[in-house]
Amino acid sequence: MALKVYSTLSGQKEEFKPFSEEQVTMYVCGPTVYDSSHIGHAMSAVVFDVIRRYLEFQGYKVRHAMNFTDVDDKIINRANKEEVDWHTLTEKYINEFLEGIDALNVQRASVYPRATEEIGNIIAAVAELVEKGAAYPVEGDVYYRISAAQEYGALKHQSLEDLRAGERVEVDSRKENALDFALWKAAKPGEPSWESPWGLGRPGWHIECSAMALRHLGARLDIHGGGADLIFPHHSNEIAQSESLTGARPFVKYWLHNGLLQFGSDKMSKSLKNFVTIQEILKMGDPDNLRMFVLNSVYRNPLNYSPENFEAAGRGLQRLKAVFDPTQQWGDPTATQGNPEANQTLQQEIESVRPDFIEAMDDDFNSPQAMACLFDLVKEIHKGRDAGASPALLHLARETLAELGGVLGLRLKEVNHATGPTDCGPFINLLISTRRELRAVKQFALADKIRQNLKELGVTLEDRADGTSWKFEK
RNA sequence: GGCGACGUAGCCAAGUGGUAAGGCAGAGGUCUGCAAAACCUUUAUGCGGCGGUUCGAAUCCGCCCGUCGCCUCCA
Repeated sequence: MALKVYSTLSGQKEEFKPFSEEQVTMYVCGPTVYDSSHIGHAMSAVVFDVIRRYLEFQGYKVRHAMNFTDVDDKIINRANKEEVDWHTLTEKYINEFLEGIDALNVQRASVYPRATEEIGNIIAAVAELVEKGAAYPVEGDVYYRISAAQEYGALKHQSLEDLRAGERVEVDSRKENALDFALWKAAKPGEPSWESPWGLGRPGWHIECSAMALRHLGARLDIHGGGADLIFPHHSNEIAQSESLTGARPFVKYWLHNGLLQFGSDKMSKSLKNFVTIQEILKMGDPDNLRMFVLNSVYRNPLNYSPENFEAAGRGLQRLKAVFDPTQQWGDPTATQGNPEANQTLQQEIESVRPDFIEAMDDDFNSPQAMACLFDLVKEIHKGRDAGASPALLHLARETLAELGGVLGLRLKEVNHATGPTDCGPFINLLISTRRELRAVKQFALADKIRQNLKELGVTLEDRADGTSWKFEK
């Protein structure tokens, strides 16, 4: 049993063996902060959060860096359009993004470097590439010389000839090769810029990641992640420039790419304006709903967002969380008395669920398979309760569920109050006790009316043998 | 046009050679005053189509159809 991960570079699942057994380094490309981040960005953050959590569960220490691209054309344009300072704009969207992923229970990265805070390193990197002959300056711009790269198309599994074949972009005639890309861009009047050996300018998009990864994680990374749309050109360029810079190959041991979130017939994208923001999805209810939605399919495949699919995932989440409904009685967790058969069945499930879960996750983080393990456990917990399994065993089973769910970042024990106010409990309890008295004297019409009216207010009552529970429900 | 993926039930979605996980929705039942929840039973002789390889294919090969991504800023 060993963890296998699918690397885009090799195109197959490989046994996971980090450079160091002590610490895994993981660099994940973050957003360009010119607008609110959408749930596609959140999906990527959740995917790599699950990967990180699983590595930590397996005993690795993970050093995790996620960058913010905080200077580029779109940021400049947006700032001009809104007549705000570009720095104010990026600060706003960085904070919004961090608030969003906090709410989604994404663990904070070890470090969040920003392009504009790494200018010195970036200039040094570009200068070194020029010195080594892997880059050339042209009128204040600096381009990477693609001919200096080894196996340039390897990540995309495409030859240089094929890459050139479909070239539809207008080629800058000053470039030696159409595929050469900008490391440094000369500033136009009014743009944010920094002094450099080539005059005032700013970094190109790709070099920032190489410089930041090198500084914060070292010359070689275990894992480099991002959305599948970054494979080319961004990550291909990163490989080229990083390897030219450090001479260390491969730059990255495992390239992990998440499939893109589809919305309708296209990928969700800021430029296509067909997106749902993280903040919008958080308003829809339980923040773990999005995580559940993401976990429901393998991370490498595209995921199609629709309100219906999203809600279906939410109902599955409710099923898991119902096991931790605080209004239900599970008995004294130290009581070991119970029906022997029920105990044996539940005991077996508790013993088998963990290895099954690990086997699923070891197979390139197969979260749907892992979720199936959790649902099986839920089923056995309910069965065990109905069949009279001991409270101690039920407690152990529930703790196992919470723990394994936690490995995936699900907060199963947390009661979600997002859909209702938190201070109306005493009033609802008063209505419940009144209703109990009505039911005792068989005034069912009135009792049902109370239940129905509460339901319309978003409060669901459930009558059980041991009393009535309530919860917020949309 | 080139390259890379994908197409599994009403919906979402695992499964890469040995006879179709799981979730949502639906149906019947148990429980309940009723409802909900939970539990039980049930819902693909078939995995886009047509051929081929094999004792055996959703899984391998070929062709076709359809969808998506990348080739341009993108998680």
